[in-house]
Amino acid sequence: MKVLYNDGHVAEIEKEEELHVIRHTAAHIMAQAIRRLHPQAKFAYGPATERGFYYDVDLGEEKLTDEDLQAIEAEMKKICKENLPIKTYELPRDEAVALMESRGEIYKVEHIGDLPEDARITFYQQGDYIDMCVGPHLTYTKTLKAFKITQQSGAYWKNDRENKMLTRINGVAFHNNEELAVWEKEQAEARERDHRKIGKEMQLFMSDDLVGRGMPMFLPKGYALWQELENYIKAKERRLGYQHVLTPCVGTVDLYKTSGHWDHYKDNMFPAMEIDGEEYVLRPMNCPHHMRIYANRPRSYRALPIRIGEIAHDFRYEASGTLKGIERVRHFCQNDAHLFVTPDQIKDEVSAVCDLIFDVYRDFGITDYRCVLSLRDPADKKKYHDDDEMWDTAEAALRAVLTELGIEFTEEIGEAAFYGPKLDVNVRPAVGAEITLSTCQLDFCLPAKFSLTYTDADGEEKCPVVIHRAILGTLDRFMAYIIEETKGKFPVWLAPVQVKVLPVSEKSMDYAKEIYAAVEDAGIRVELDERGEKIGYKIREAQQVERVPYMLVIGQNEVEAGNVTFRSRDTGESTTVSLEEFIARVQKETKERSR
RNA sequence: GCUGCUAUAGCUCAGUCGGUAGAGCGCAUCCUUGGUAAGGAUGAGGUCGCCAGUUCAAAUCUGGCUAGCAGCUCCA
Repeated sequence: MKVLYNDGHVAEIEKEEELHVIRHTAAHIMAQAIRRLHPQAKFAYGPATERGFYYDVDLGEEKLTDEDLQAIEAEMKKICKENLPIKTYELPRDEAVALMESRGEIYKVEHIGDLPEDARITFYQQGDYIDMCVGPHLTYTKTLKAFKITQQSGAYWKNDRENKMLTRINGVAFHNNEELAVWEKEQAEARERDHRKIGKEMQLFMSDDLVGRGMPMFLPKGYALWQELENYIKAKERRLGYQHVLTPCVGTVDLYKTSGHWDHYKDNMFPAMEIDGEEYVLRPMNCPHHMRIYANRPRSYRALPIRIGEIAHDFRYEASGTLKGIERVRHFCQNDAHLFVTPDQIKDEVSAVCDLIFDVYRDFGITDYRCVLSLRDPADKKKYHDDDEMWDTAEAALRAVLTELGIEFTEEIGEAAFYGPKLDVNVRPAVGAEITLSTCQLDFCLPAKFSLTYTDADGEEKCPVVIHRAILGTLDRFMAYIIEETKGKFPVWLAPVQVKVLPVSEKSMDYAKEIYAAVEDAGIRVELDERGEKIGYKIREAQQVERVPYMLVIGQNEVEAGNVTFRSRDTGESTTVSLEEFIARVQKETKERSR
């Protein structure tokens, strides 16, 4: 595919770069279409994205309807058909500003002002549409063949919420219509595995206006899964020397003033309540409580590391627009722990946390994740605890461990917690933006604020380092993720209902009840379908809707032989075995993964 | 919180020009006792998210609120 570079030469482009150019040109063509239909439009940024493109536009007072978007898409098709040649040229800064000003492009003029003195300022033009851009672009508009406008939304100019909100119009673009069709199919599939949809279908959780926004409630089946996750991670942690505690969901405001959280996050906490002249908040995190547990008695270097873990309920006043199913909520349960260590234990303990994270991911078959080393923005002294030496030490220590472990990671500036750098492990949900699943944070800051000490071998009182970590992150979010990963077809050990007994007819009901009781006694989560429906009907519901791993089909054959026939959700195959054999099988599968 | 969109039966949705509601699934009852992905019949079920306004008349138009969806900002 030939593309036009901003120095005017035309050349073949690498195959993997093609889509980016197609999408970038699609953004220009969309801008041209918008300009034709909405002449007052002023354009801001219009880049290619991972899947498509968008353009941020200032339409003044005008609001776009779905019909407007369709009209824009139709106009884009027209522009493609017109097959306008795309031209490029460079202008000196003053002429560039004059050109953009003459066209009312105030955002482009501001953009020029942001460019370094020596920057080349180049333009691309098709027909009467001119855009300031570094390119490269397609050479003719007809080269754009497959695209679709997907949605509009708001977006702040320069991503800063102090700035004006513009209209962002999003689209997708591909080489051809076949690729577009594949994308549409993928979108449909993603919506099918959205945890909010499956959660409703499988009766895992619900929300209720009267209880409150962002406060999902786990139904019996969802809670069965929740408890398995809790037991699973606590057992793993116990074997690694963690001690679990239980602390209250409230704390005094002074507690959070001591930690520094109050200054940074008070607007994101539920407001303080006064009791007997003292102010309390619903706690947004657990570090301060665990710090106070550490401070409960004198500690010796011999006792370190001390690993305090908790499945802890937290409350955060998350902005209403960010709430999403059980993935982002206002009440959640963290799989939290704080490791109090000496400086020379940092490496081993961070390593152990990383090992635990990836061990858990292996157990759940999570392979598609991205590790980020989140660092401070050294210029931002307001957000980050002001102690460059501390930061340099902490960042270097964390980076060194990750490098030594051979973990692939990218570094992101300005993503650290206010008290220290962190390793975040991010995943992509079915729908929406990347989320953080696990985190491991190195903190030289809070222990000092709480005046924590231990007596070292030399008799000196020293300040421990704290590692904050969450493996499942929050149980809520982790559950959302595995719902989407498994499409609700949980492995046996996690399945809310592991076995469903399906009598073929009333005649085999008594035997089915016996089987049900025996399976129940074996500690297996089992249900009995007593309805007078046909076996095919019961199977469909158990397998498709309830996603039960094993269905026990019990009819005259089984009654007479005194055995059971199980049907597997995943293979659809039926196998006849003795009841004991079946129970042993389910128990074995349960044990294999939940240890 | 911001921008836009949406809200009708337990669920998924239809409802034209303003004239007080429909389907499928589910549920209940009955028939069927049926061997591996939806058997049949009958019936119940709705203050059309909430509160105002316009109108002779509002599911429908307008405003406010609440909640949901997409994106933005944020995310200890």
